[in-house]
Amino acid sequence: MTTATPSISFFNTLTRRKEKFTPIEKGKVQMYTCGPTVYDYAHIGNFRAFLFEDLLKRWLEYRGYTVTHVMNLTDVDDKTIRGSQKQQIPLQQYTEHYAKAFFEDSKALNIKPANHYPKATSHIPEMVALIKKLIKNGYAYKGQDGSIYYAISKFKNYGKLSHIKVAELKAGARVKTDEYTKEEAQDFALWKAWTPEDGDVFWETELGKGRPGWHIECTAMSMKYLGETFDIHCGGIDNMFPHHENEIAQSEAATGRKFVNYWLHNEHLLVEGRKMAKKLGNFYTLRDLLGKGYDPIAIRYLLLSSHYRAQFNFTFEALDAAGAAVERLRNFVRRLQDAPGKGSGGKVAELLRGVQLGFGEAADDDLNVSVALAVLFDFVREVNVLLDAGVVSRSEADEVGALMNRFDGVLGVVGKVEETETLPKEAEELIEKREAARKAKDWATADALRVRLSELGVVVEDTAQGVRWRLVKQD
RNA sequence: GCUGGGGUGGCCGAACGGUUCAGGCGACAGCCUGCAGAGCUGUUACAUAUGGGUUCAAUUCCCAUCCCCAGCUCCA
Repeated sequence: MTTATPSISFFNTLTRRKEKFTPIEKGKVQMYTCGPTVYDYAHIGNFRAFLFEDLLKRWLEYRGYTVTHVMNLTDVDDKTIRGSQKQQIPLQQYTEHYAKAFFEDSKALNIKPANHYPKATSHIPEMVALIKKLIKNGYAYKGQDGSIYYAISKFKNYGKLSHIKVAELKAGARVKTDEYTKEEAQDFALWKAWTPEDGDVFWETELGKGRPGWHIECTAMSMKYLGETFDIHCGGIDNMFPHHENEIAQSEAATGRKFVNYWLHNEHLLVEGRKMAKKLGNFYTLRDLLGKGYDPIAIRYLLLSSHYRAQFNFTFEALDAAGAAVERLRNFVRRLQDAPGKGSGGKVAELLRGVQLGFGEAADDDLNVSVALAVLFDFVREVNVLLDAGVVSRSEADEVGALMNRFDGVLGVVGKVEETETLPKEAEELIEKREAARKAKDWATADALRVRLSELGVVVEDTAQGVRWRLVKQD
């Protein structure tokens, strides 16, 4: 038992400081995470964000919170419209394909599903209502092109999240294209008036014929599912400005209340030391890696094992290492099943206390997963020493196993290692034959059988408790 | 150009200014094993980009230089 109540702290982008986390409602957490734009297969950088959010949610749950998680799917924007036109299929058919792929990929990475996955196209009325409110409150105006824009000059706290001063924004290409329709260059579209390029993608609403802007969707949908003020909002660092800044402006102008208490942003991924870019040849979707034969759980472990606020350098060498690290954890859990059972005289109990404390303190500290894993691996080694000495009892091993299971509820990499897998009949017979050969000290036959088994994908290991087998993935 | 985040061993990555700079992976050696696997132990001789400075003490603070990345362009 811990003496002090554990308290989680997060680095809040809003204040640029680590803050103790206190939810609005005791024991409950409302979180919103910016989901994918379903115009293509998601790449590993996208998944770093989604895995960070998954870890965050799982840690909150480990600490006893009930988490309500909402992740949006952006299914109408320039890219999706262009993509569907290129393939000459309806927008919905186009986006559904990639939405389905996204869910498949998420499942492969063992990402826990969110409670809601609202789609932008299913929430047009909510967005229209919100925009009307913003017009009424004096924060929005109709431009000469018929689009509705948000007047950022009216929102005095604009820039509080990104710490960007509007006056210092560099005049970019955007100014040129829009200077005759917006009152100010940085004003952003809430509602985009239909243009011929949009084809058959439009909604006839009180705001006119058109489609919603990007930022308004997150505001409308987060409010619908989580309320006007909620606890946590996450996303990649690139979303901090302008997307999240604009969300704040929209929400707080509409409700007069604080939108989000804790903003958490994850840093980007580098690949082989460079930013991931198609032209550099280092751009990978999850599917690319799975196609190369990599284990999605190794990818999960790798992307999870470093701190979310630091840029992470993805390399294939590190991916192999991640696979080996996961295997080490699995072997450990497997070993526990064979604990012979004499009792360690309290040593295991002491290790259990220590690892829970150490792991918890690290994860509580802004999800310092690297330190948490270091604590865990120290624990694994020390218990392995006791297992080698044959002093771990059955019940002690069970306690260790239960804890590993709890930790894996957070990490999601070990999975079930009980032999629910079935051994092919053929392999079963080979193992029996090999045991007979070993008894007879006919090593040549035993070794030949071991080779044949491995060809069947069955690894046999001789331990003090007898022969053990496990299935390995066949390439 | 402006603003911000970084550069730690063969690789990936931790580290309230202070005992020998975590942990994982890899390599090598030893123990164990019939052999292997798993596991354990040890090693991987000066790993903190470079040059200064502050300090009794710097990976940590300050300055300069080089390099990488990001935001200012609806890309996690």
